[in-house]
Amino acid sequence: MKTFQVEGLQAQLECLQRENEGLGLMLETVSRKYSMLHQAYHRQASNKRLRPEVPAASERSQVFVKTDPRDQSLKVKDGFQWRKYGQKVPKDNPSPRAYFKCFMAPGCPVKKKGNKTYVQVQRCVEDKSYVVAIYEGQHNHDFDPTAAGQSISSSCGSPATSIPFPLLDNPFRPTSTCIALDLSLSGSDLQNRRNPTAAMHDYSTSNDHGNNNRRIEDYVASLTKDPNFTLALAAAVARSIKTEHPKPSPP
DNA sequence: CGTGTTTGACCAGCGC
DNA sequence: GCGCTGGTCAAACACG
Repeated sequence: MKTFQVEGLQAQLECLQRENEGLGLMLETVSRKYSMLHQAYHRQASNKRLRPEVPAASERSQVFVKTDPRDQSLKVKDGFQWRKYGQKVPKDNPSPRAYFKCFMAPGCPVKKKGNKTYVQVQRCVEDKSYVVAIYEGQHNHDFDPTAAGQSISSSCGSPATSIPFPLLDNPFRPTSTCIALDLSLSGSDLQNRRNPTAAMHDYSTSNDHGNNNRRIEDYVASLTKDPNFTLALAAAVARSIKTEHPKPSPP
């Protein structure tokens, strides 16, 4: 029984380590791109002043979503309903770029330029298993958590994993369309809405070892069943790496 | 038959 | 002004 539990935990750990490696790679790519963009921005800024009528960068947000590389649909299941209205093959990326409009609410998919709400999806050049979704505009309605939950699943045992991942320190600062993550939000039921760290502390400080096996089993089971845990873990890892490598503050 | 997707054409912005 | 590129439109098509 205990052996089975240990093996299960080891499998969980390996799974998380693999995810951590992937996230590290992703963050490295993002950091590299950020540095390039930052340098380019400084070069531009030193040459000429930015036009004040440039659209507000805060209206854009970028999200990395891990998918099955075999899945070519480029669909982003984030709780909103998107309708594809176009596809292009950009010059800098052989993978097609798809354009989706939100049609969840009648007034949301405003076609008027400058006030549109759409998502642009394209496979990452460095890692084809990731798609990059660029959200533009703001929704005037709530999102559907059940639709998001269908695709956002645990990385273990799922053929296609979706991890909406807001780019940290993105010069195009994420907007309200970005999915906010926090470890404190982990947990699918009332009990698990506690801070997981506190729950772990409860376990480690408890003297009732007869019930501990059961408790940790329940806890692990609840975590693996909870899609928010994977999301929160990704954010926590990103935050951790970010803390270790603080970026230069943008101008 | 209704709805969603595909895809070629068109348009606008930008750099030269 | 011209050409290139990205974004959008809309007719054709596919599918349930």
